[in-house]
Amino acid sequence: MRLLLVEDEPRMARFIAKGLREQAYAVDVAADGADALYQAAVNDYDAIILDVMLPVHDGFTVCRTLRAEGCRTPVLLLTARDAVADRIHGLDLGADDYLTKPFEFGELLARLRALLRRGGELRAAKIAVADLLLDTHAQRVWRGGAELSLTTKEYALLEFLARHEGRVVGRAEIAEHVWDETFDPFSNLIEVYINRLRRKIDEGAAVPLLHTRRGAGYLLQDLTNKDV
Amino acid sequence: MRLLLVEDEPRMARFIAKGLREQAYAVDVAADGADALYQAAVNDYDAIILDVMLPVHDGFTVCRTLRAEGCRTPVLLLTARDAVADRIHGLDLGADDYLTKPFEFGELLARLRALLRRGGELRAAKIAVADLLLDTHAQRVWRGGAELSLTTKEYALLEFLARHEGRVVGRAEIAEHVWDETFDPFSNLIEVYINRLRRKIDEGAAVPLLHTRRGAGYLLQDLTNKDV
DNA sequence: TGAGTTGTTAAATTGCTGTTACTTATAGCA
DNA sequence: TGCTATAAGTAACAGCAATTTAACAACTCA
Repeated sequence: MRLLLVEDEPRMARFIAKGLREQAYAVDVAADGADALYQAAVNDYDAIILDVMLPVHDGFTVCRTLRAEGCRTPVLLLTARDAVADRIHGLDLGADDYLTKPFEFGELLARLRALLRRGGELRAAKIAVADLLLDTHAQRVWRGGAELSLTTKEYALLEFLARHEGRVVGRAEIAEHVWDETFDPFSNLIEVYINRLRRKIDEGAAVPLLHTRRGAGYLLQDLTNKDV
Repeated sequence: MRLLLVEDEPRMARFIAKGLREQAYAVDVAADGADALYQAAVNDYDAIILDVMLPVHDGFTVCRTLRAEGCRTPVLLLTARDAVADRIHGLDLGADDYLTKPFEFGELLARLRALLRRGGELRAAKIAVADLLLDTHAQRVWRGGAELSLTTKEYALLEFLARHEGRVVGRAEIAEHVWDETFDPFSNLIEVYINRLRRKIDEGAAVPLLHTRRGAGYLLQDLTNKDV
């Protein structure tokens, strides 16, 4: 589990980071809002712990910006004591939980665990791409109402493509997320699976959804639909 | 955008280079420090990706030497995992960012994009020139709302011109940043590609955007629009 | 054992890249 | 003004790398 801690006060940052690392979390620390946004953009964290009092951008701004950019990583807000307005404000802006300073470290851990547990649910359980529907919990797929029967790997590949609807995803990215490190980047396994997926998804359908961008990768989307 | 990848392990080098080329980067590969320094001296790269573990000179030496010679090209350092001292050392020596191995390819791309933007805003993923729109993450292009289908090279050339909107860019510059070391300066390949691009971008459009400046190069801009 | 899944190999196919040969446009100059 | 040299544009094509496809081998799990 990888966390981003956003806290400008060095003593406090060190203290929290140390405690979290003892719990086997991988912790990155950002000292201000700009750095926090950069780190969050560049890394895929499982949760972000965000102090409200920050130089450059305050915690609220950071939180709002993250959500505006489509980041769904759970955010735990650290607010000043008694600042009830802060808490409400924070939750409004897309934070998932808050903790008032000073807090007990055990409580931070407890809330963090809850957040991480719930984190899975924040990720959309259902994904729709045109008339293709994925249920990520049940790992079931429908196209135009009819259920398709996919193997585990086929499903994993499809879910990855669906999570990046409308983006051309390269083979390197696919290999990394759908296969493990034993994947041989010079085999054509990805092509083989794309082929298998196409037959199940697009064969006989009115519109194809899975498109090839020669030299770049693959793209899942209904390209006949203008308003995207 | 042209990159120099410095990595001695052949499998890793090919894997990374392939992934980068999928993102329309022109990539040269150097297998050791001496070669890296030579390549960097001869060519004008937009960024250098530098593995720390190298035969001949290690990555730190290469980085320090580059900076000592006045090279300001952004450097992304690939360090071993948990080698905290390495990171600090690297940033001291003038590297601009680092990534610990093993890394996720998406993270490499994200950091690279940030590096190439050089202090600009973090997510300038879209570039607009009049009614021409490029989405650099998705690698897709629209003119006046309709999507165009460009090949990887066509896209790379267009992105380069778009990044220099309103500036006349010379052939040498284009060759240097859109093609790699295998480019033959006596061929008319650039003219050929400009021609292909024109057909896709400007054919049938009300205003042409891609203009020739005889003896100088090419220019991408809406010249009918006064306030530029 | 047998059905289903995953991964490998190889052949067929597609269409991108870069070359060549040629035409057209432009600027300089007589 | 017209000639000429040079720069730029166009068309056609060959080679080749990327992708698709089919067939099969290896493995897994009941």
